[in-house]
Amino acid sequence: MAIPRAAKTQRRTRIQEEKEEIILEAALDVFSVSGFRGSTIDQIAEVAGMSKPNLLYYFRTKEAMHRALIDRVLFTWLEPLRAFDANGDPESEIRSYIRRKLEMARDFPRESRLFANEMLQGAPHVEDELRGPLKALVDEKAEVIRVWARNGKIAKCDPYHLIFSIWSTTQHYADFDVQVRAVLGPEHSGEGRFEDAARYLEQLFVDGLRIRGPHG
Amino acid sequence: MAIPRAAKTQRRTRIQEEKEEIILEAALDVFSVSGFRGSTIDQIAEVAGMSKPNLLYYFRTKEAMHRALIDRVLFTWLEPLRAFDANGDPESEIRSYIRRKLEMARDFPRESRLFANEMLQGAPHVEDELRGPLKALVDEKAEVIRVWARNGKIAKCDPYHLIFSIWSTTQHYADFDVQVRAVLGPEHSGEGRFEDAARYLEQLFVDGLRIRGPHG
DNA sequence: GGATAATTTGACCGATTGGTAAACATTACA
DNA sequence: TGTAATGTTTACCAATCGGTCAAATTATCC
Repeated sequence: MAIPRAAKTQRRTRIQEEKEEIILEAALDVFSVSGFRGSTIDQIAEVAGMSKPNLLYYFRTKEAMHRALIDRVLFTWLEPLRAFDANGDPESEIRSYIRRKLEMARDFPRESRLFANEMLQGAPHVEDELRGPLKALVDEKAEVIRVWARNGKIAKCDPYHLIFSIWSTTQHYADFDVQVRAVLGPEHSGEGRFEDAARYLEQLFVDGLRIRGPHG
Repeated sequence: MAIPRAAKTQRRTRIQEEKEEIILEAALDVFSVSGFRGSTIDQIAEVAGMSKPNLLYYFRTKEAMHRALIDRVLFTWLEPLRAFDANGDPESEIRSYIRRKLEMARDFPRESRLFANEMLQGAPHVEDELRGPLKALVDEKAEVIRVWARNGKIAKCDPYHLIFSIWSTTQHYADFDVQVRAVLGPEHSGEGRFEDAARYLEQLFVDGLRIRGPHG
């Protein structure tokens, strides 16, 4: 007898792998723009190029699709912070963290917007992950920064708000892309704006955190 | 013969003023969380405490409601930037701009989220305003900052990205409030977090933009 | 090639969507 | 107070929503 839902099979078929990939790709397109409530299965089905019942064969509900997407995105989204090295040089660690986050905003803007949409709606689907794994990771890295400040390697500052400010400034170029382009005008809306942003942000954070000399 | 829609009347009734206010207040509640597509007239009607056809008597369509709301919010949202004074002291101007923006994130988070939602969706309803009045205002203030930098009053920096970074860091506390609370934990989720943020951000921007002494 | 499992589709369901029509109630004003 | 304009509600509409079902099609494996 046939098992009606692919999700329940033991071994994943080649077709399953492929189709689920296509679906999640389409779902990312749609969810990242309209959020969960504002997106429809029909929209996703159209982008994915398959029928709605066919989508629902792979993901039983709209929620399941969103869930799978969020889980995947959340993991890769934290990669740059995980790579933040306690043993590295503070200045270059912060510098390369900013670079990595900015690269992600440039290369994966949909993922950033999906996450932003979820936050705006009060994180109804991921609050547990925020309070659990996310908080744990941030706590760990915040402690690293605190030690750097205590040892005089960087200026004293609230490590949590430092992390928030790096998040917000970098993700801004993905989430508020339309606004950035509108303000910069068409002549500065090429990919070069990410380089400009990188230069500015590195200056801001590095100078802002540098220990001040007697003339500072 | 009766004019069927209040919007077409010449003089605004007392009832019109009151009801439209109530509706926009309710619409702000709903739109700021779910975005345009994700919000329903029924939701807004329920929050407003009136029937759906009654809502539609004051605003003919969901779009009209959203439009009215966006127009109002966009104007007040730019107040702090308008107040940015070219003749003031650079350091204290930037400092108070950050404070004002942070106060707005604290006191009007729904307005911030409404705006963020619109940006995430690609600004389908306000792209003209972004390219027009918003860009004009930013251009003007960016020129002020550029002159300050040229005259050696602050460090050289890209004025547009400076403005972007102030926007993003301050609005973060409204738009990503859930995340901020989750990471800081319940013990630091009181209103004090805005004071902490203000202290941190002022340090970051003022030190980051201060002209460096020979030991900097 | 045939049996069996996996995949796809069209037809359909009840609930909800944005919005309307017209009857009804209330207000403002002479 | 009467009446015309304004405001409110009930009932309703077609379209779309998330999701189901059974039949049809395709892939897999002996």
